[in-house]
Amino acid sequence: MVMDKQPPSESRPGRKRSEESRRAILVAAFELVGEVGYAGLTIEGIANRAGCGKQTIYRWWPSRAHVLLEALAVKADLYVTNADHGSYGDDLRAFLEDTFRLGRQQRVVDILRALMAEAQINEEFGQLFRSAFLQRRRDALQAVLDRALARGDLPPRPAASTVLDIVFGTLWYRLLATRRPVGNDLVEELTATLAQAA
Amino acid sequence: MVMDKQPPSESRPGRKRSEESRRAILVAAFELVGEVGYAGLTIEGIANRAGCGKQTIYRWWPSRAHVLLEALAVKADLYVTNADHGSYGDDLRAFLEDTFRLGRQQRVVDILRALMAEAQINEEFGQLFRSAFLQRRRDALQAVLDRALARGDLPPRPAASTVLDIVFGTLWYRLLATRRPVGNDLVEELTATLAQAA
Amino acid sequence: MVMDKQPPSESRPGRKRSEESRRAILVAAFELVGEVGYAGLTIEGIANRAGCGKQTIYRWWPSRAHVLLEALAVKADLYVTNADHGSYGDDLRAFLEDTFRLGRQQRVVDILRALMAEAQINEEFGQLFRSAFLQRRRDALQAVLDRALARGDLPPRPAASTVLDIVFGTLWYRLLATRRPVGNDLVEELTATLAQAA
Amino acid sequence: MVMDKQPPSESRPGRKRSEESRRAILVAAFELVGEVGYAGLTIEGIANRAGCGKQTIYRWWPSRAHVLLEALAVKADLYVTNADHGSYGDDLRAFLEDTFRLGRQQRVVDILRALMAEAQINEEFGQLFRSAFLQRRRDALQAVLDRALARGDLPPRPAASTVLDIVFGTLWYRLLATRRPVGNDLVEELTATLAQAA
DNA sequence: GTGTAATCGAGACGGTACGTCGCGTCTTGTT
DNA sequence: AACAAGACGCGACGTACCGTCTCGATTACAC
Repeated sequence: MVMDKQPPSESRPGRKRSEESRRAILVAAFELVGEVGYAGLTIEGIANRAGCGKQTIYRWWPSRAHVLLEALAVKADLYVTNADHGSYGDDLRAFLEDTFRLGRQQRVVDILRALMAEAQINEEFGQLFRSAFLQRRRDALQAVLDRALARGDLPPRPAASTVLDIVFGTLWYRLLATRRPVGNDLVEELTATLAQAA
Repeated sequence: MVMDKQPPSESRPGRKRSEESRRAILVAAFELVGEVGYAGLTIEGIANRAGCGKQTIYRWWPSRAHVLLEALAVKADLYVTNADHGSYGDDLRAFLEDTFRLGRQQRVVDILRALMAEAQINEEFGQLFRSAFLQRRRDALQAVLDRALARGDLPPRPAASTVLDIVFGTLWYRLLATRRPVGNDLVEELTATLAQAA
Repeated sequence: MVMDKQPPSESRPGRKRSEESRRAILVAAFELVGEVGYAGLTIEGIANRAGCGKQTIYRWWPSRAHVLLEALAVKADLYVTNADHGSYGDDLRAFLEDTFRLGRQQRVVDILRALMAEAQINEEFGQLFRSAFLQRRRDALQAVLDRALARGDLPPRPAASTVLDIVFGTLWYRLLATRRPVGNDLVEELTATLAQAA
Repeated sequence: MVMDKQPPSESRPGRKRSEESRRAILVAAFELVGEVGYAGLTIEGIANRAGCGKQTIYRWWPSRAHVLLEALAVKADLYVTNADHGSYGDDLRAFLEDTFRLGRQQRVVDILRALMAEAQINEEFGQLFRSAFLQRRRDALQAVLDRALARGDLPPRPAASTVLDIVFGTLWYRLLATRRPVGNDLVEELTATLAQAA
C-alpha cells in the first residue's frame, strides 16, 4: 500500500532514509493510539516514544493520520483471499467472513474509526484513505461480483455498485454508529439478502 | 432535541440566559463551518463571529460539536413524515425519499460528516450524537417496520434490525466513503432489495 | 524607564494584567541569565521558571532582551546623583565614581554586555536600548557639562559631545573589549584628561 | 591572522583541503551578512550560497562568527601603516585617520558590530576576537606610543594603556552606541586632547 | 429602592501542541 | 581524507486555541 513519499529509485546523494526510525515511528503510533486514543495522539508524542525528532515524521508523512494508516498496514493483515468457492453465494459468504474478522479486533476497529473520522475532516487524508484503503476493499468485492457475472449466477438486482455500498455501508455503520459487533448472523443475513434467487 | 444544559425551570435570581446570544452563536457556528470547514472551526472563532465571550459558549455547550449539532437542528428540517402509504414497499420508499432529500443539501451533509467524525473521536459527544440523532432516525424507520409487521407484509428476512443497518449504513457510506450523491435510483434499489417477496 | 507596552490609562474591559506574573518573569529572567548566560537564556526557560505561559511573555515583550532590560531596571539601581560639587572637575569625578560603581557588579556588567550585543543584532531592540538606556546616561552627564558651561569652567576642548563619547566609550570599551575592571585610577585619569586647564 | 584550524604542514594521505570551497564560503558569508544581516546569517545559508556541504564549514570553523572574521580579513584592508611622522601628535593623527577610514565603510562596520556582539555572547569566539583582532589594533597604537616615549614627546598623562582605551573606546562607542559617523573632526579632537602639552 | 446573584462581553492567564528553523552530527557515494 | 548531499536527533521558536479566571457592566428577582 503506497501511501507516503517514495524516494526515487535511482540512487541519490546523501544519507539514506532510516528504516529503523520508520519502524519505530509506526510502532509508536500504533501503541500510543491504543493507550491514549486518537484524540490524544500527537506528533510530539509519537516522536518521543519513537526516540526521533518531529521533523523526521514531518519529512515523510503529512499528518498523524497518514502515519497511523501506514502503521495499520504494517501491523494488521488487511488482505482478503479471493478463492473461487463455486457459487456467488459461497464466494460472498467467504468474503464477508474474511472481512468481518478484522471488525472483531478492537484495536483495528478503533484505528479504522479514527481514520474514517479524519478522512471527513482532513481532505488531503480523505483522498488517500479512499483511494489507498476503501477503494481496494471495493475492488476485492468487485472481483467476486465479476466472477459471479461471468458464471451467470449474479442476481439482476441490486446493481453491482449498490451491492458494494450495501455491504461496506452496513459494516461501517456498525463500526461507526451502532458499535455493535459484526457477527456471523450478519454475514448470513447479507448473503441471503443479496445472493438469493430474485 | 435536548442536547445542552437546561436552566432549572423554577425561577432563580440573576440575569436570564440571553436568547440573542444563543441564536448568534448557532448562526455563527453554522456559517463558519461553511466558510472554514470543521477543521477550522474554533470556539474562539464562533465567539468572535457571534460577538460574545468564550465563556458564554462554554457555559451552555461542552464542545464545538455540541454547538454544531444544535445549530443543525435549528437550521435544517431533520424530521421525516410517517404517513401510512398502504404497503411496506410504499412506506419504505417514502421514508427513503424523505431521508435522502437531506443528503442532497451540501451544507447539511458536510455538517453531518463532521459530526459523525467527531462522534468517533470524542466519546462524550459520540454518546449524545448516537442517542439524540442516530437513534431517532432508527426509531422513525422502526415505526415503518412495525406497521409492516402488523400489516403482515414484512418479509421474514432480513431481520428488522438488519434492515435498519442496511438502510442507514448504505446512506452513511455514500456520504462518508464514496461521496457519491444519494439519488432516487438508490431508493428504488433499496426498496426492491428489502421489500421484495422473498 | 518605559520600555514595554503600556495599557491605556482609561479603564478597559477584561481581566487586568497580572502584576504577579510580570514580577515572576523579570525575576526569572534575571536569575536565569546569571545561571546559564545570555546565550542559554530562552523565552521557554523564563516561562518555565516563572510558572507562566510563553504567550504571557510574548504579550508584553517583543524579545528576551526587552525582558532583560526591564529586569535590570527593576533589579539594579541605575541612577546617578546630580549634586553640585562646586567645580567641573569635582562634578565629573563624582559622576564617574557613581557610574563606574555599577561597572563593578559582575551580574550587572554581564547583562549590560548582553544587551549591548543584542542591540547590534536586533534593530528593534537597538533603538529601545539607545533611547531608553544609553541616551539617559548621556543626558545625565550632559547636565554636568551644562552646569560647567554656565559656571564657566568647561575647557574649550574637547567639545561637549566628544566628552560624552570619550567617557562612555572608555567605560564600554573596558566592559566589552578588554574586560579589565573599571577602577578609580581610570576615574582620575579621565578627570585629569578632560577637566584639566587646557 | 590565524583563526581557523590549520591542516598539519606535513603531507598526509587523502584529499587536500579545497581552496575553492574556502573562498566560496568566505564570499558567501560576506555577501549574505550584507543581504540578511547577522541575525539572519546561518551556516545552512552560507553552505547553500557557497554550494558546499555544511560539514565542510564545520570542519574548518567553529561558528559563523569565525567564518565572518576570516571573511572580513580577506575582504577588507584592516592594516594600518606605521610610518614615523616626526612627532607624537602627527603619528597619532595619522593612526587615527587610517583607523577611522575603515569606520566609514558601512559593510565593514556592520560586520565589526556583529563580531563585537558575538564576542559578548560566545566566550570561545570572544577570546579569539580579542586576541586576533582587538589586541592587534592595540599593538599598532602601542608602537606609536613607544616611539613617542623614546622620542620624549609623550605627555605624562594619561597613561599609555589609558590612551589605548580612550582611542578605541571612543571609536567603538561611536560604532556601537551612537552610530554617528567617525569623521576627521573627531580625529582632531582626540589628537588635541591626548597629545597636547599637559 | 436596594441588595444579591447569575449572566454578559472582554480579555489575560497557564498550558499543550503545532509546524518550522537551524543546530551540529551522521551516513552515503564520489573525487 | 575531503567533498556535496541530505537525513538524523534535538531544542527553541513564535502562534493558535484550549478551557479557566478575573474584571466591570447589566439584568432580574427577593426583600
